[in-house]
Amino acid sequence: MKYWLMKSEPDTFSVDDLKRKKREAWDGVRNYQARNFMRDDMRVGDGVFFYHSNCAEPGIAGLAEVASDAYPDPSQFDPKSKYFDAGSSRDNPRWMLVDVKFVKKLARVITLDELKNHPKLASMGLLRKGNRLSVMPVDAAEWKYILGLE
DNA sequence: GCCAACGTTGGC
DNA sequence: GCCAACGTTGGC
Repeated sequence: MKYWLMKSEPDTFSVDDLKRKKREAWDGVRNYQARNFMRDDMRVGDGVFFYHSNCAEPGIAGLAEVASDAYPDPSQFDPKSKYFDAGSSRDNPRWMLVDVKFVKKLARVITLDELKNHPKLASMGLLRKGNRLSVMPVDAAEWKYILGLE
């Protein structure tokens, strides 16, 4: 059992959207490192922090769970999608994704600002300077500690 | 909207 | 394989 943090811009897809839809294919990831985490290291049942990025109150807004094995991201084959990738083929797809299912919305957003104030979380990937990965692993100790903040 | 900190692309 | 130019992410 591993733990993850996955970023989404709430204007595009928020924790409330996931709550309403129950389950969502995490499409549009176009970063190789993030793809590799989904393709190689995620397992059904892994825990996910749903993180709101690029918004007024960036932070962890909810909990989710990996709900499928990795499979090709359909949007890469769709010429009308902004995620279309002409360099990818169905025979040899470049981009993979997993489904994510809703677990709960946190009672409050645990903000980035707050996370920065906890010395125990100083080595978290999320807080490392310049980090832009939209999918990243979370240590079990960090997971537990952050759950305790809610 | 600005811009630092990346990652990717493509000429050579 | 180097690296300059370009594009993107995401906090502020």
